[in-house]
Amino acid sequence: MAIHKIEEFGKKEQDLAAFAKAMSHPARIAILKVLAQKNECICGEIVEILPLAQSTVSQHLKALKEADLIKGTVDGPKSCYCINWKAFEKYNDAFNSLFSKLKEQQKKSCC
Amino acid sequence: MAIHKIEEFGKKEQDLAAFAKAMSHPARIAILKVLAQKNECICGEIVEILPLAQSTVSQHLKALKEADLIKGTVDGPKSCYCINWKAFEKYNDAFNSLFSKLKEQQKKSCC
DNA sequence: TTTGTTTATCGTATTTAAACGATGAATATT
DNA sequence: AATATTCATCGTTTAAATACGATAAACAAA
Repeated sequence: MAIHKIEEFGKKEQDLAAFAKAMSHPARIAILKVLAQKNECICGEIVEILPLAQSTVSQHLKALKEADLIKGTVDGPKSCYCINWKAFEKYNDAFNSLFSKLKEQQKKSCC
Repeated sequence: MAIHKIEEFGKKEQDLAAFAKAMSHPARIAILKVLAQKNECICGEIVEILPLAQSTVSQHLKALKEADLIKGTVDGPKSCYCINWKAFEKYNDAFNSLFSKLKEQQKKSCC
């Protein structure tokens, strides 16, 4: 039995859903806020701020990186992260364009 | 061991994350598109369009309803759904305001 | 060279999500 | 009254997400 049917939807829906999924945990939103505030940041600093273990923060960073929302560079034994503004802006635009597209088709609410 | 620590983050992060989570599956995005296009719609029509079983679509509708993104009214044996534009707009605004707040703090990218 | 820091990854446990079929409740239809 | 339609919910299965501790790799520092 094929449990997940994500691949049966359009690429636009898939991409937007993937972006939304990356934003779907408060820890990851908090990480983005820290990165924006500090401009760039190593993992350890984030661990000090968030109420999570180091390995958990590292996992969230990985998720954000795989979603292309942040970039990471190694700096000796440390890892420096920062927001990938280009990609972030792209996704935010796509999100807004979905919203305005939906509203275009709105005539009146039924209930 | 407390597995989920969502409650340890701020309410804004939690609300935004909940909204993002509702948008984090292509089926739910597709449902919103259908609802916007048809303005209002019964469950059965959505089932005909999506490549999912009736019970699965019903689950997704429930998730969207719990996230306050859609409203549902019973119409005999049928269930009529439509987008909750007010709430949707509110969340979209919150999302944009997070984005612009993040960008405000951006000085230059590190990598 | 030995020791300490930093962090990604592995292993594990638990929870949540995703999908389906089956069923029952509510309402139409005949 | 009997039958059909519609859909939410239940039960179940499988997969993914969340969290942690432990560990190993990479590098710095002593």
